[in-house]
Amino acid sequence: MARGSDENPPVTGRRGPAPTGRPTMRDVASAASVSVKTVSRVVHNYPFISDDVRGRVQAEIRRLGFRPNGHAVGLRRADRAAGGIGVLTADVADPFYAGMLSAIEQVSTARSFTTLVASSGEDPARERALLSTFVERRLDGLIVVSADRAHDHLRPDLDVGTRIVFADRPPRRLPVDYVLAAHAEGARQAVAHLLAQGHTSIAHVGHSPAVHTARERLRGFRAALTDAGLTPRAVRTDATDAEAAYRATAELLSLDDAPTALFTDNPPLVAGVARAIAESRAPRTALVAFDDSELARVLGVTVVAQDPRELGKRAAELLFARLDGARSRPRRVVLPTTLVPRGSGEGHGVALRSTRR
Amino acid sequence: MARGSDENPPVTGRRGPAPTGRPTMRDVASAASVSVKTVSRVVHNYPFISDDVRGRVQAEIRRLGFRPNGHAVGLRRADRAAGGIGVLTADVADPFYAGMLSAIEQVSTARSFTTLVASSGEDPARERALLSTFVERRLDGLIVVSADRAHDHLRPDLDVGTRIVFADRPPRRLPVDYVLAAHAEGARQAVAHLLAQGHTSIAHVGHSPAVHTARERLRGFRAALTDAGLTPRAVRTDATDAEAAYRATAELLSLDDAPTALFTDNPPLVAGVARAIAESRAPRTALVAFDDSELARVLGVTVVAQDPRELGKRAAELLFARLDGARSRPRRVVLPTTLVPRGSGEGHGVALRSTRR
DNA sequence: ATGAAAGCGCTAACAT
DNA sequence: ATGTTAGCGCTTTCAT
Repeated sequence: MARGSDENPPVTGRRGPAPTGRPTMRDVASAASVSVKTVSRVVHNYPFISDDVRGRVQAEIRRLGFRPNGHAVGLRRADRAAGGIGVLTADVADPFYAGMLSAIEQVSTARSFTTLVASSGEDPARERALLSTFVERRLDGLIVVSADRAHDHLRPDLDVGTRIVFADRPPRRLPVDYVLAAHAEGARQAVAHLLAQGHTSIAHVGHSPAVHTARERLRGFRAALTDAGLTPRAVRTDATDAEAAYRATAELLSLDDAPTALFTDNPPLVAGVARAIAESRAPRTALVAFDDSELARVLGVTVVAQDPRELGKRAAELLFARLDGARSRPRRVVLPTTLVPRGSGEGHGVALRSTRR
Repeated sequence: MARGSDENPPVTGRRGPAPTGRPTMRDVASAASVSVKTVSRVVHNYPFISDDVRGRVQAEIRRLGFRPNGHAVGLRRADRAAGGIGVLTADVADPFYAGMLSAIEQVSTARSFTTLVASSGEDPARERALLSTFVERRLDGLIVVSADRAHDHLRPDLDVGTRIVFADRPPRRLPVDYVLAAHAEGARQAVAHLLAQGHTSIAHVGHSPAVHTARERLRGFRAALTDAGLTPRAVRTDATDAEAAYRATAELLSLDDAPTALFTDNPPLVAGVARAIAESRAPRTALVAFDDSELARVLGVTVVAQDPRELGKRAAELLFARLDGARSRPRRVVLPTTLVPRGSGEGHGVALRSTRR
């Protein structure tokens, strides 16, 4: 029963090399003079294999550079094949989503799942197309930061077993788990902080309320003022970027009854608002911003912070709990925000030279 | 030849529902009373199909929520199936790599390829494991920011057709395309800028030269000084983080013959170095840093900048050129760096309040 | 314009 | 301890 190493034809499979040029299990099997199944067993560390056979097979695997074909595995093992999850955000380059993604990837990799990413750029059509490719790739689960207003199109996929978790923004008409920060409550926190400093004239410089998060923050802002018996007057929702925020703030501060405090709802706006304050006749105007950023840290801007990594971690955990078989009805996780006083909200102004932009 | 919609059993395939619970092409075929191949043709917009058949098939596809199985497609189509590329970086949360990733994803999505990501955390073993899963998933190409010192293990995969491009750091003993910034040249640029301001005592506060980029930057720093007839004396390579950089800088600046200018090689270090300068007896000590950052912009730190998006874009373009069949020998692309004067390198100091950390 | 059969590379269900 | 037989869901010949 001696098995000479020249008992078999060199390396090539039967009809020339495989289409991909890659050796298959069959190539390994015939090179090692065993059956395909045995190779499969060696690959999967099945214990009851003779050392002789295992050795020969492993040698051939190495020599031929064999790598299991994930497609074949995924096709055959409908159960819990080589797992993968997809993450869809607005923009992976945004530090907030980058942090979230990093935390997700960490959880995912720890479970030996691969992580796919895609950015919608806030375009609903693009989002749907990208989610389609995720589904076609038969990913086990999806984490979605949606720019869409309806999610019914995901219903069929959900019904047949694709696990889906929403993050940062809630699903619409889709019974899935989701996790988001307490945006409205965070805004209240910010206003409460300013009220406690004695401010009664507080303005809002923010994004258009088309986005869920901006809407919620504005809602919290208004509610906090109303609850305090004040009337929310100065509200700007046209600050789409730092430059617009600069103009809006400059206008607010040049009014006769200029506000003594500002609340702004987005990191990119902070640069503009801070500059406008520094250049105004009231450089000590108080400022509290939503979401932390490098800029806010450096400028000493008081913020209401959410934790992007925590958001990602919790979303991933919800997802994997479902993949592990959790059957409860959809869960809603709301993460608390943290007020971080740095000076700008306590009347110390911002640490910005007014001459430099 | 009337085809009643009740001519076939409801929906289920032959032996109960498919393992995944997902409808297959066969389910659609039998529901629409056509062959599997016809469904395939409809899915792929094959033109010569009667409107009647196309309509029936599309209706069933929608009704059943059919989605092609990417694994089956990938298995059968060895050519260029639903394409995908993998990106391995040290850390997707790092703004530099996040920007690079975003640019890659943009190119990739434009070509209808999906993008997988993974972070090695600078751990070579982890990097190899992650690259293995990429290969097993039969991705068409890989973009790698490697933390490894040898890449021979990728040789077999390269030989059988996996396209690989290195970014930010060069490959070792692997004939692949790569793109990186002119780190050494960039450091020379920084030193030249300081020399031009009349400085002759320039120190370096940097990372350990274990990483390629840090080593190159240090090399450029030394070469620039030597070429100018100066002797590089004050070189600290123990600044692993902002705190260490703070201490190193503070020590340098308290020397009797303290340097009048500093070059630092990493964004995270800037905060520490800037603070040490601001708190020193020479708050106008000149500073030039490598790599741009939000912090540098705000503090007015002069930097030698590379463009992470350009890095990603070029890497992706090199990769797709190979996927399109380019056969030239390995290309090396070196991206120029840009000196951005902001004041700290021109004797205006940094815009940091020494009282705030 | 449509269909039947074969098979991609692997694993699951039985063998022995 | 090892091998045989099917077949995952699709695309690819080759028919008609």
